[in-house]
Amino acid sequence: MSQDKTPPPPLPDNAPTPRPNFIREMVADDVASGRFGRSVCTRFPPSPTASLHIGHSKSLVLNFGLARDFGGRINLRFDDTNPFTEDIKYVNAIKDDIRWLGFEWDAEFYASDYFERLYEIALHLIRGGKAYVDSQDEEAIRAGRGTVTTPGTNSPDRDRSVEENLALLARMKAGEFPDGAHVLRARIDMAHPNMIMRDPLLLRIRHAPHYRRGNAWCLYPLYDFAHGLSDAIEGITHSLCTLEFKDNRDIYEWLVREAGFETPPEQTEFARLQIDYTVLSKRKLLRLVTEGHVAGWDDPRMPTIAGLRRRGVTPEAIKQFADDVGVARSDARTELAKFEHAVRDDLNMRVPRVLCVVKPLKLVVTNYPEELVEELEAPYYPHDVPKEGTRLLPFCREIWIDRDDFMEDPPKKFFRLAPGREVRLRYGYLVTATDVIKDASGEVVELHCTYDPATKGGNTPDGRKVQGTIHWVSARHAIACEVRLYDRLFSIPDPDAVDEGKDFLSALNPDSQVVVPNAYVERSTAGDAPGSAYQFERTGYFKHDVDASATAGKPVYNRTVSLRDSWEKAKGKG
RNA sequence: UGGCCCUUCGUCCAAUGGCAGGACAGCAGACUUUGGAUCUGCGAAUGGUGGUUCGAAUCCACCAGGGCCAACCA
Repeated sequence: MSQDKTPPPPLPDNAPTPRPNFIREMVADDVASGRFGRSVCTRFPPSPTASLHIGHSKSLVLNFGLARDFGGRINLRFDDTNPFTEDIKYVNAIKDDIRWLGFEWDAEFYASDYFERLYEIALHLIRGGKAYVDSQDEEAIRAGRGTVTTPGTNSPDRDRSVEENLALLARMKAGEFPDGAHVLRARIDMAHPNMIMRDPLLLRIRHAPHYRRGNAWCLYPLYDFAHGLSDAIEGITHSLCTLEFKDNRDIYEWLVREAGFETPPEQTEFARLQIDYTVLSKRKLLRLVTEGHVAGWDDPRMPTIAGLRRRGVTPEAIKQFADDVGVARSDARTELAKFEHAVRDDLNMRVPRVLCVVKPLKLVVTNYPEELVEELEAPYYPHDVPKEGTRLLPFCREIWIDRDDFMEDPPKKFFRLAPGREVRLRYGYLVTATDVIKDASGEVVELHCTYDPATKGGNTPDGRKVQGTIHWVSARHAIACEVRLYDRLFSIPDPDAVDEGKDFLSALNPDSQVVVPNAYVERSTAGDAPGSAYQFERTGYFKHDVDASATAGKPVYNRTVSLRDSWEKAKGKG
């Protein structure tokens, strides 16, 4: 036992201390005991069949964090084993997403580069009587597998001679058979209590163009055959995957042992990330895209890395969230609030404040000179954010305020504008509502106020307290813009928990995207670059959409996340 | 008539046989030119029953609840 002799390497000075978890502890133990006789090597093994989502960021943070903190390496390996579903566009998108998150892999590999090696291993298994070619059709193979409570039955081809198996496999590889004519199976136990071990399929024939192999190769490994052996070939020490692969660990270990690897990698499972009001499964996300329920993989409502990026979520927020959630073995579902907290917490310190009126109501300052325009200086950051910078806000007789900031008949605790009430216009003046103008249907269309000239900048020289401060923009100077208000994609916490006969799509939230085509943002944002991020004061965090098909050339701002709103909460209580 | 895994505040994660702790959420207050942020305080949990032990969230047994496995998907 050499437990005490080699302490784990110290963490880099400026790295935040990652939360402890059982995997980190295990790796530390393995490093201390020198178990693998080599440095830590992890891997991130996406299959290029879909874009990455925030669930992957949990795995990314874990795997990259381990490699970094224990002085090891990490491979990016595309587990590309199925020409029917894979696409080079996903390879590129996945690499972009990982880089955007701020991770750099040490080496890039493709399972499809191991096909020849896997073929050699298949030969080795056949020679040892550990694999055979099965010529049953798909249905027969399935029927022969039995069920969870009844053992399977042996294939009639199970006892083919080594020679016959070898010859058949060679012809399979040579392309002599159509898809599905034969498969290679491991020869284990058709009555095994773990169904995965009932002679699992290893290779199948697929005559389809592959984005890396072209048409030259037609023998494609299944996940179980490719994954563990790819790990072993690359010298991975710790192979981390999600809980649903627990049963696959038996075949993982069986194959790596039969193939003769000296210090095989160890598979360890942890619970996948689940978040309320969304789905995090490739297949479901793919359906949302292909069936047009969202605009694409980067739709800002999607929990994909691309969607979150466009929504305005930063890599730092995503990584902080992944760390906050922790790593454990219990199947868990995280509240959306935890994610939103990470997003706000990051953006709060990062982005400038700006004023934007989302639901405009005209306010006329009746005692303000018709032609006068004053330029009022306003800081970009509040006192508690250590950043500098100011801009000028033009103030004039006509301004826009938010409809929600006026109530004709307000409840007691409503601190905003109402007939006869005084509020502060942020960085502007104190104004008092005098008249409410309505149209024929009784809707409020305009508000008349008077202002107090002594309160320029929002100051109260007489020291009087004003409960409410509202945002506003000059009607003569503001920039018309489109604002897109995003909300949870699904209306129930677990979109899979729907009635019999329905699927998760029936739980889609019809109001997940509300487009407001006629908002007004302050002049200072004129010409800002797509990608610019702000806090629209009192409203939320927004990001100038990068590739919007803007309505009438207006800039489009995506709401990343709303501000916490204690007024909304107070209202609900009556 | 199976196998495997899981179960600690509302939620997520710690506590590695020795004072059940943190984060988010919640509540109350302070502060505030964002009903934001910040600060202070409060409430809040070991699924059940037995057993082992001086001592059990932790070990054992049984029960209950939840999850995964019967794709030529990953």
